[in-house]
Amino acid sequence: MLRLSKKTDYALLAVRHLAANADRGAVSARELAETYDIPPELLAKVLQKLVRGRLLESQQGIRGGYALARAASAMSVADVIQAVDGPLMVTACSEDDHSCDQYSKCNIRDPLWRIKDRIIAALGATSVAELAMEMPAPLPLPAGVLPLQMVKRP
Amino acid sequence: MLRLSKKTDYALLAVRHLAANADRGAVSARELAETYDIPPELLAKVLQKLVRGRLLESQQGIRGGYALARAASAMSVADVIQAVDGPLMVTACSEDDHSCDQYSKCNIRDPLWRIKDRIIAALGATSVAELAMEMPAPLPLPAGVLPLQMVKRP
DNA sequence: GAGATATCCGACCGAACTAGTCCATCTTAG
DNA sequence: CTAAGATGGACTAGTTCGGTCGGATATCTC
Repeated sequence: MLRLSKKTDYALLAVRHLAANADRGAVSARELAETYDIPPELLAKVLQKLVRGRLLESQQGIRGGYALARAASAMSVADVIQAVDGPLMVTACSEDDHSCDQYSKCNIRDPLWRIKDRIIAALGATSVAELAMEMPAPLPLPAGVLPLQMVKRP
Repeated sequence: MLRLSKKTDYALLAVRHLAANADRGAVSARELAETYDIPPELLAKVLQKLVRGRLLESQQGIRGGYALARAASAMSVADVIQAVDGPLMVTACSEDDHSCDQYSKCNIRDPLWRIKDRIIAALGATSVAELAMEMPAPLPLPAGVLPLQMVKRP
């Protein structure tokens, strides 16, 4: 029923968070996972895919973490989905992949491909920056308060 | 990755076929299954869902079969998908269903719901009649030739 | 240099869903 | 009555998805 995968949900939450907190530098996977109640290892996998998709940049080491690889306004929801879940397709077949038992007899391909293009357009029209604009930043961080990563944990 | 289910594919093929052959009266599930190489029992289930969704009308008994319940132009691709796969949703949550671990902390709901509306609009804008127009009918049936269901099989 | 804190990467597991099958029943034309 | 058709439920095999585990590597702090 056309549902987005959970990994995509997590990816969008994370990317939105990074966009809203771009000024704070790298954000660790652990902080993201705790903020949104996501299994840390699973989120880590998603973030790695986003790195491989050139949407995020990672920094290893003790103060490492993730940050957007480019401006949030130049990153669409479609980009995030494709980085996590692979190329988004509505039908089993595509221009180059004809692996479908009904391919030769199928006569609904073309209209469905047109629909797919419209869906991709809808997903491409919304940028991550728009997601981040939607609500106030979840951690307003009043002036003078150290960012989370500087605070000693018990 | 936003893929349509196979059942939906079959439903669209069937509905398109019925629209293109509306003048021939009821078409049996077997004929549809053979025409498009679909497992008959599976197609039967899909057709039943379409009947329950008031998109098709069925006639039982020998010489029975399926026909569109209303004009093909008044039946959208979205209607077919929803009848087969249930209400189409992009996110796990909706206006009434908040069953999602991240619901309280989620801040990407609203933009995603807007995207969902645009997808539904894209699916709703294409009618079954347009699908049927796309190509010549798969069985042109030259004048004088009896329809398939009248032909004796060996 | 040592240790702590990160990312990175591959293998693995269980649950859920999907596609497909089988079978038994009911309905109707001939 | 019988054959052809729809209807409906239970069942299975395969795949995907969400989640977990263990270890390797990089880098900062002390």
